[in-house]
Amino acid sequence: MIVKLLSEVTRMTAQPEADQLPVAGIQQLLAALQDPVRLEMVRRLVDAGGEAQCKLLYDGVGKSTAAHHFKILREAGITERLTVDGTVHQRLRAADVDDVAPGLLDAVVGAAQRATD
Amino acid sequence: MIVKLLSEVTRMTAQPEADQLPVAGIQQLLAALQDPVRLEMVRRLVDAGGEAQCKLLYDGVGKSTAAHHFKILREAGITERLTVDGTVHQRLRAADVDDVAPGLLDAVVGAAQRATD
DNA sequence: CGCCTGGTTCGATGATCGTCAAACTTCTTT
DNA sequence: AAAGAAGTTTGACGATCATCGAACCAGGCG
Repeated sequence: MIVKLLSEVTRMTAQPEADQLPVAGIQQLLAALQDPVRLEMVRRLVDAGGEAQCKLLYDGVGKSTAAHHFKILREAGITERLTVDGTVHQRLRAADVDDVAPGLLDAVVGAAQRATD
Repeated sequence: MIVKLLSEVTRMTAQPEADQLPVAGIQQLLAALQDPVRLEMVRRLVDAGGEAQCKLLYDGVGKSTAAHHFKILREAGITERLTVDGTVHQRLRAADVDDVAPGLLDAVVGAAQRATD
């Protein structure tokens, strides 16, 4: 539900961004969300309203490892990199993912959120 | 939607089965569904109405590999092994999974189904 | 300018995972 | 009883993956 609302908001405010790579298939989406570190990143992104500074999205791993995970999330089409105020941010492409796998982000993040409470 | 209805049916007809291992966390569920062979197994299980003979659930891999994947699905709590007419069957624990991760199976299988059409 | 913060890229390493063949069990069938 | 079909287990091999440190590339600020 949270993600669904997020999808609407981001659909409204999304910059064109023109040519960004398409969201990957369900296979690759699941592979991307399967990792604990990456799932936490996505969970925090939802918590933050769909967009956040990289630094705030991880804990317990080095920044080179974090950059590696960001890349995988981006290549799966789950997030995109954008620059706000000169600092790099990650944005959750909730609406795009929902087009390929309706309800997936909601189910996954919801379960993760409940497991974190 | 298909899975949701399936959950209801299986909830009705499920044998007690008493002490079966609990469904794993979202992490392990995603890890189990991430593999192409296993996702296809689950997809075919849904197609078959929630229960099928092992043999009908895979193609292109040896039966030892298939047995390995069945084990992983079982350990994640996604399926259970039951014997019908003397032959081993795999049953999708749709309702149990839906308790831990509501909507997950629907989203994943739905996307997989659409990608297979 | 020089320094620090925030991210990325590039090997390298260690662990995990998917795959197979072979041996074994059980049930069915002839 | 013998033969076959269906699944599982084990051990081994190759590939993929997560992690790290180090070097590198921006901006922002002293």
